[in-house]
Amino acid sequence: MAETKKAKGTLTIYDVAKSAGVSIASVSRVLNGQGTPRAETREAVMRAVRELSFVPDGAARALSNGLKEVVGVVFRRGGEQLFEGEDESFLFIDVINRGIEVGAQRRGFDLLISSVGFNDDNVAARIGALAGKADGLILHDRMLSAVGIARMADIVPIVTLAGAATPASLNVRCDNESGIKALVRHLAVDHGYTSLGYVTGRSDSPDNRTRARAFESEAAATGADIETGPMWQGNYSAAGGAAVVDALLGAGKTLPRAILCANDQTALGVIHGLARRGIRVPQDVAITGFDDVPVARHLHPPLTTIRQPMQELGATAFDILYSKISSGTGESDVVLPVELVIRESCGCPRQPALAGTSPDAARVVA
Amino acid sequence: MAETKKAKGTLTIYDVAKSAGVSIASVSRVLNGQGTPRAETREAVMRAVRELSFVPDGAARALSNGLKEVVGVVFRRGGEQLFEGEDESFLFIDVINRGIEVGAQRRGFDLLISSVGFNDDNVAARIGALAGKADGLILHDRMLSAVGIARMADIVPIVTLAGAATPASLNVRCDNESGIKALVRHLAVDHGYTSLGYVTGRSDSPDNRTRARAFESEAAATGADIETGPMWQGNYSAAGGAAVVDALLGAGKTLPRAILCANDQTALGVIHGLARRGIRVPQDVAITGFDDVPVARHLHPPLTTIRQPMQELGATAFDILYSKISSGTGESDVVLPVELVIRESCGCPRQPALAGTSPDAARVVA
DNA sequence: CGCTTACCGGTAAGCGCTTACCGGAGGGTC
DNA sequence: GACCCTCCGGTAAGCGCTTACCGGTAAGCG
Repeated sequence: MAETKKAKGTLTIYDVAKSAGVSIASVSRVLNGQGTPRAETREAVMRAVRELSFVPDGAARALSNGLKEVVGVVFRRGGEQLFEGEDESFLFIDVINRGIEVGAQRRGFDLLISSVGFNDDNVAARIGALAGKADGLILHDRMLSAVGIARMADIVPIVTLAGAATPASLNVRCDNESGIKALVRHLAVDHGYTSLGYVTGRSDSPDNRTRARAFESEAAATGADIETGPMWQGNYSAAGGAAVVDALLGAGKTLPRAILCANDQTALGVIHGLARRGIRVPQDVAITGFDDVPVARHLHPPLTTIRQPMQELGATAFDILYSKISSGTGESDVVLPVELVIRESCGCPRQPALAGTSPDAARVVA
Repeated sequence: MAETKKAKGTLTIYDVAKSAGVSIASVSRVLNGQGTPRAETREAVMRAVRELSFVPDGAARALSNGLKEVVGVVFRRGGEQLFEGEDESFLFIDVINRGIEVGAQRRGFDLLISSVGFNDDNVAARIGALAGKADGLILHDRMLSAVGIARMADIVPIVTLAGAATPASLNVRCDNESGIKALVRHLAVDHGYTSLGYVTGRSDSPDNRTRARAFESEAAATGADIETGPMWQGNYSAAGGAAVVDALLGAGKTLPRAILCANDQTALGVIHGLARRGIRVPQDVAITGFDDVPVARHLHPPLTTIRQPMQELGATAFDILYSKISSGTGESDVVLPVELVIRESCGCPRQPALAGTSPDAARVVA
């Protein structure tokens, strides 16, 4: 711990009051727009504030009125070094955070950010420390177990992203079911593919479980053959996607006509894996992703995927957290709509004129 | 402002003290490892803390010991919407922030993040608000004017990134001169190119000015012809780079044999612009970048550039800020070394075996 | 056995702010 | 002219924590 005690010349509200010739109460009132000070008083205070470059201490304000105006955000990072290919997930999280920030700024809140390494052990302690510095916490996917969330939730309000609401915490997620259904329908009905596979994401991710379940039920509903099993286990990374292809082909399996991937990165890996074997996408096997990360449109072929409104996801997470903080209420499980973004990896021709106003793809609200 | 006054059951150190049957002073001492409490006392406190899930209030701690353990970080963002192509600068900033975070975590600090839109007007006010909530501020490139920095600096310690140290603020930057010199030398001496151009970055960026100056002096020193002038004005973006090419060619100018670009994004734009005209890189014109963003190695041709240690830049910024905060001293202008990363856009053959241990490029500390 | 010394731990002050409460001054009313 | 009301603004309490200071107890020593 630093042994700072007191920067010599810390400027306080008393200094401003003295300089303006009023009491500290007046200074505070002017600064916060409370009460109805005389114009003369207001002027004097403002002048003093300006001359002294006074900025009220956030800690003291927070202590006094029980509101820090800070929201903690926690997410995982890969490690000290960036791996190639992780850049994308990076972006994914950052875009969501940007959304949180947009929401936060509307209320004068700032984001207190803490990332946790994949092999950090003291995660709960770190989150606890953050909780002490914030009015509420937004946790990205898979940060804490259900009991961890419950424990944390009686310290500060908690919103999870892409998780599941608990009695104690709120959650915001995208409509995975609709997304997967739209993909399955597009592949099985519009394209008429009769065999489908699904490369999963991390098994501990609620999003992934939901998507897998939706895949199975919807594929069954369309009468398509579906391929599943442990060989189809990916992990949200490009490497995982490529590994699944290698395993499948190595075991001599026949690939289904179309493969849905748990996210865009996985799809990227699968496409690469197939390309290495000379298998053409979409002529031999159609591929789809999920998320619509920025590079999805630049893949070869451009990726058909489901667009998640990432920025809105973040903003919404802040909004429900804020209402929980300020009024104690809040929708506990918000589901945001997704859209089907049709490009070429599903077998559609370049820029079909379906519903598209967008130059680079047709978009269909799923 | 939210009308929260007091979450009903706020747990305080008094509750813990009562539950443990000791005084609040003992609780505080145990929690902070001060003094030498009896084992029995310690146990009782720890048990109570655990049972109650007590987390001390950060605001109260901050107020009491004059240290918030929070560092504010401010940077610019593009707008609500992501433009394509901005993804990279995004990453650039985020990688630096990650570095700051790594440094911060070592000291128990967290990052309070606030981004500012390009057309936000109340920038100083926003930064001031942040200042009140933090022990110090790290400002990315071009956030505040010199006087703005001076004013802010007597509220909290300030570290700027890629700026210039002032009497009141510290700065961390990369060794732009060496980087540019290494590039010029490589192009003019190793390759023997006799005419060079430099596409500039934003004119208000200190980094850019330094690079431009270094380019001119070093190019002159090698005896190469240099092309300059207002037509060579870029703005750090890919679009800017492409525009420079268009302007030059549109005016019927002959391009120099090699073109240095202010950053990788600009180089990306220049390469695209040239490709559109059928001009080959590096056979007709050699191109180099600056920064070594992750995609640089994936361009066609892979980009020869200068690698900035971005993560280290962030960590260093935190370190000097921390020492300023805790001891009032600190190196005021830290310059980090850069390395020349040779790929193919300069005309070198694929993966030359110069000094390279890296599989994808030769790296030379500049 | 009485005194000194060391060691713990409790009491209370104070960090900088917000705001409830109250008192003084000025204007309106009968 | 006395009274009442209104409007401002000052005084002081209190937010939850850290820590200086001090008093009590037990151990050490002659």
